[in-house]
Amino acid sequence: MSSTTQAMLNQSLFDQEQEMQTQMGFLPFPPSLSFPLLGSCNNQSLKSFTINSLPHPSSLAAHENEVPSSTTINLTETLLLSSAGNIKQREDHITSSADLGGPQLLSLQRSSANLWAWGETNESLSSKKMAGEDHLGVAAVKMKKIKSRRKVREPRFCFKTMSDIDVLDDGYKWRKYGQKVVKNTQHPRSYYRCTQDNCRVKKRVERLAEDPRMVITTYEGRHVHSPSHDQEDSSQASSHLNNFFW
DNA sequence: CGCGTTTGACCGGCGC
DNA sequence: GCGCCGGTCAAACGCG
Repeated sequence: MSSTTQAMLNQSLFDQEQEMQTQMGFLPFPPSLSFPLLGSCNNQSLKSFTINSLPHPSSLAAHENEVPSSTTINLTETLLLSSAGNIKQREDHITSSADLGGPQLLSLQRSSANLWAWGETNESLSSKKMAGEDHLGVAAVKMKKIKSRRKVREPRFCFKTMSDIDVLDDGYKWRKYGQKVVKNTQHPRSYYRCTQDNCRVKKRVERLAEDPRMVITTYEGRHVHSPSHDQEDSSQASSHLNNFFW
């Protein structure tokens, strides 16, 4: 790729990031769409990678019946990532990506069905619902708050990596709060919450049915703190992570 | 004893 | 309305 082309691409990426930030209030990925360092597990190191292209934001303004936009991107790491997809969509795109050449490829996918995962999208909806709760008793309101909290989806992204261990060391401390065997899978899905006070970030970990060597990790929400200090040796990344708390 | 995991029960969303 | 399913809760348990 020539330097001119690279420069144009960089400018394009910058423009797209600006537009996404405007539309969503924040970027679903860190600036320049580089993946934050997540730490390492044994010899499996999850390093930053650069996305060479991404779907233009205009293609993200989908209507309900539209086919989700999908862009397949070469990676510098053998990781596969999708953002904010629900499980079915994620599985669909993973299947299609595998057809296109396996873990060397990365897919980004967004559709209107995914928009709810980007925080602000449902804000007007949830605020309307909250407005009608005046008549409810305390217990009901409390329960309602719990339910509504569930409805407000945090930004999510997931990635796939090949690893013997399920829980990759990403610098944060997690507490397992559930495990579930989901339909049509042999491997249980584990649910983790960040142990930090006031941090509601969650992650799900499961193994791919088609290839048990692959671990799918889905993060939901944004950390309100830095990674644990006992992971300080991953210094190069900490400044990056401090900015985005993914 | 404190913290993390396990696991069955429960709940809400969704499709039919 | 009903049943299925994914996600969460919380008591019991294990471990250092």
